[in-house]
Amino acid sequence: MATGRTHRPATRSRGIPEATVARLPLYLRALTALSERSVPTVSSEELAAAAGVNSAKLRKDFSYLGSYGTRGVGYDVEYLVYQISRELGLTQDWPVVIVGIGNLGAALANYGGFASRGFRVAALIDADPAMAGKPVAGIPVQHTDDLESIIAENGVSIGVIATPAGAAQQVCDRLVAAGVTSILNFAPTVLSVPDGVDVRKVDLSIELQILAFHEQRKAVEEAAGEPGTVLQVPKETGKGPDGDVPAVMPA
Amino acid sequence: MATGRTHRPATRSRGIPEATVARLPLYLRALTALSERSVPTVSSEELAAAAGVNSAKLRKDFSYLGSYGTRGVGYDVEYLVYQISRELGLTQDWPVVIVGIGNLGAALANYGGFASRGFRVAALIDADPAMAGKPVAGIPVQHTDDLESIIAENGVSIGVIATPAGAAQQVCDRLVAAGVTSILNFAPTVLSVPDGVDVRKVDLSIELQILAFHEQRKAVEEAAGEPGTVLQVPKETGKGPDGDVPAVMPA
DNA sequence: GTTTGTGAAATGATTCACAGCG
DNA sequence: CGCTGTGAATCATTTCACAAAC
Repeated sequence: MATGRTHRPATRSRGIPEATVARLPLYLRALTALSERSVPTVSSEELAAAAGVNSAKLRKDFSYLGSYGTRGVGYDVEYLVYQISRELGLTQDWPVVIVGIGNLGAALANYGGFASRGFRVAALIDADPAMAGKPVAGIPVQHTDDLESIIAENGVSIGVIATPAGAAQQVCDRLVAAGVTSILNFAPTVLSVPDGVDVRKVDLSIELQILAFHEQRKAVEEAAGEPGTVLQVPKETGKGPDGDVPAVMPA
Repeated sequence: MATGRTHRPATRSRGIPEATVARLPLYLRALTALSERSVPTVSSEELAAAAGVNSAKLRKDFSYLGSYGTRGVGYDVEYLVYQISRELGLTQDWPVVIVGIGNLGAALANYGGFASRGFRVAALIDADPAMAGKPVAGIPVQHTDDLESIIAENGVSIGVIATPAGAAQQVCDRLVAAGVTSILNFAPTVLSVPDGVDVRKVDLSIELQILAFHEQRKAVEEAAGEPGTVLQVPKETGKGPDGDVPAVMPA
């Protein structure tokens, strides 16, 4: 496996906590909805409910951005929309490339949410020569051979990887070498990148596994009657060779 | 907006921290790869590198599961694969339904990672009558009208929502009423669910916005020379009506 | 000698609760 | 009065560092 760091430990970014940054898009979405309904102001309580967080957290989050509210009144919707957009860097145009135009890549290319907030699909790239030239979501697919020039010509700094796992690291390396410094990875692999490059990953299978964990726990709790009860789940606490361990076992 | 809680505050689940649960699938993936290469044992250092975390974190994580390692040696790969699988509930079969068979839903249906780990796509559901009967990924699409009976007949407890945002809450309500207790939501909306139902969300646009934030910050740092320097970013600290605020402004 | 498992320390995030402003 | 903004308290997570186990 390649060396190099992965998932830089969070840019300490002028002091806005990473957890807050991750919620700003949520607030922005709720605010945009209010804005479309021409709601002029909103209280932390209302906005928090719309964003699915509690109001103390929301106010603390906003306090990192500055004092944008009015005591006794709330927040001006339009003004907050602008401030958060600017904080997130959405007041500028971000050309992105999507690499790997299979089912998922095509879905991403067609996803409206991209275009809506400063993101522009600048190019679609695939390794299959048969795909070259074929339009997906109105954009002609280009071949991987031209990856470097496509990045350079479009001034792309954000890349989306939707290739099979086996190709992801190689694609990642080429993207980074070509100047991409932020990567959204849909391939189920850990990507190694040099310092200064941000990677975020979206892994469907991981999300399902986390749900399965909680689902299983619910089933166990239910079977035991009282939810919250600390009960004896079948689980070896040592490496004892007996018990309910099946075929697969240690030496 | 509907009342009700969203994103239950983390099932305190027999004491395994939520952050640890979220990493177990990562370890499992790395271990599976080792297993396929017939590697018998692995040290915390090696496994951590493969999973993209540091070894102290990995050891602490494993300590919540029990003592599955051997000092001076490391962990038995096969044994750990089994223990983590069981902890995550992957030793049982989880039938899932996918609702909303557009581009994304189809991509999910075709996604191999589902089947590989205990998850089985039990049904595809869409509101478009024209889709009904058409096979996607070899599975015939069924109409939303039959949602409740499909859930019941297949014993489904995990649902995936890939509908447009406008339909998501309604679909969610029906899934929950029909007995689904875990939901993976791809629609860009906050879902309201009763207590006891888990929701995880995947939002492409949010991920991109987080990347844009860091990307912007890099650009600013670079322009200022020294990375890490606390420099003056254009940013009002008060609500002063002058400055670089454009058209959109507070009253 | 090597590598785990884990208390203790450090860091980070959330929640409380209320002073202060409009 | 109502609602924001924020210190202080609480809770969670990560990291350190080392004794114990092999």
